[in-house]
Amino acid sequence: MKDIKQKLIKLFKEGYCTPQIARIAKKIKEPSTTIHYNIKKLEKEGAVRGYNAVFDYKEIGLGYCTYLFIRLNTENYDKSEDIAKQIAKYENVESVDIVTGQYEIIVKLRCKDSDDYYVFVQRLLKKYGIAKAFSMTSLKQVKTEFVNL
Amino acid sequence: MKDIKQKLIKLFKEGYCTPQIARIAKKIKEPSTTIHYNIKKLEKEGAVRGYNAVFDYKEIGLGYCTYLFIRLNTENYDKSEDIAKQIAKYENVESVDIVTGQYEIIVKLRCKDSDDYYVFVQRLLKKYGIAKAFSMTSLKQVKTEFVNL
DNA sequence: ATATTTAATTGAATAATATTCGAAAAACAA
DNA sequence: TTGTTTTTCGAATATTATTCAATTAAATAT
Repeated sequence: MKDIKQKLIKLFKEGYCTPQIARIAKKIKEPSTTIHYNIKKLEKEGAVRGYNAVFDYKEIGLGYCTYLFIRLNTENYDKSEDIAKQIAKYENVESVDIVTGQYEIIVKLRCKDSDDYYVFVQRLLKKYGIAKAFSMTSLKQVKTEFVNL
Repeated sequence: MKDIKQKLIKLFKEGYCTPQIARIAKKIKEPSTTIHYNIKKLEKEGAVRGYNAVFDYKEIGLGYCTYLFIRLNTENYDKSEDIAKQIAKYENVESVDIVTGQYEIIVKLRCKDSDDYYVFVQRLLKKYGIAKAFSMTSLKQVKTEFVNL
């Protein structure tokens, strides 16, 4: 047993997927070369950032999903973008947004369980100047990444 | 001009992408048939729900991104899952979660602009028994769908 | 309006890739 | 051990992506 599963999951998050040109061509009844041309154009324009897999996260040991809301200390307020980028680097972070309202940053996190989550958040709070944080835990994921579950 | 772009964007949200078996095989130095076998297994298990494109949403006219927090009326409280599923059906809804805390549902929305957003939210509030809702608008998307922007 | 340039479409040929099949090896259970 | 199921993987085939060159369409300039 080579346990290729974990390697695949990792690569699928990085990309390693590609459009199905022939299938699209059949679907919208256009020559595949035309589809090819248009897709390459979208990629060059930057409209398409990549292609990746959508998981059932429970099945890959990341069933604990939380939204974390962060308010920075006043002295770090101007560094929100830097801090957001730092947080974005962690692989269990699905998304990071700088937002309007009582909190500066919304982080969507995917962890194995609450222990895993707790360790991660404690580390974040210490590392960056975070005045206040609270979280909402997903009890049921109804839709993710435009895919209905 | 056939304006294939919009059709591609629509199809890419539904899937119409596929893993790059040969590229993965080279990357982790295993035979492509072994990779093929393992991917099909992941799909059968349901761990992989599909493959799709990740966009730079500004580039495809969906630059206005908001998180919408919904509290239901007490008489609709037991219907939260039904309502969440209804909301999930709209194509500009990226994700829907039923969560812990002061609000029952978190919706991540992608709209063209604030007008577009306003029309959508007003419709939602009327249609479902929503006691209270508030939103946070993304000023800057730092990471989405595990992709750094 | 017409010439000029640029962008988009497409078929044919080729290159690359996915898939099927069957056999062998490994893991697992009784 | 023995039989059963799962996983690996090479060879052959089927399918798909990509390149190229030519045509057409669209945009732009004169």
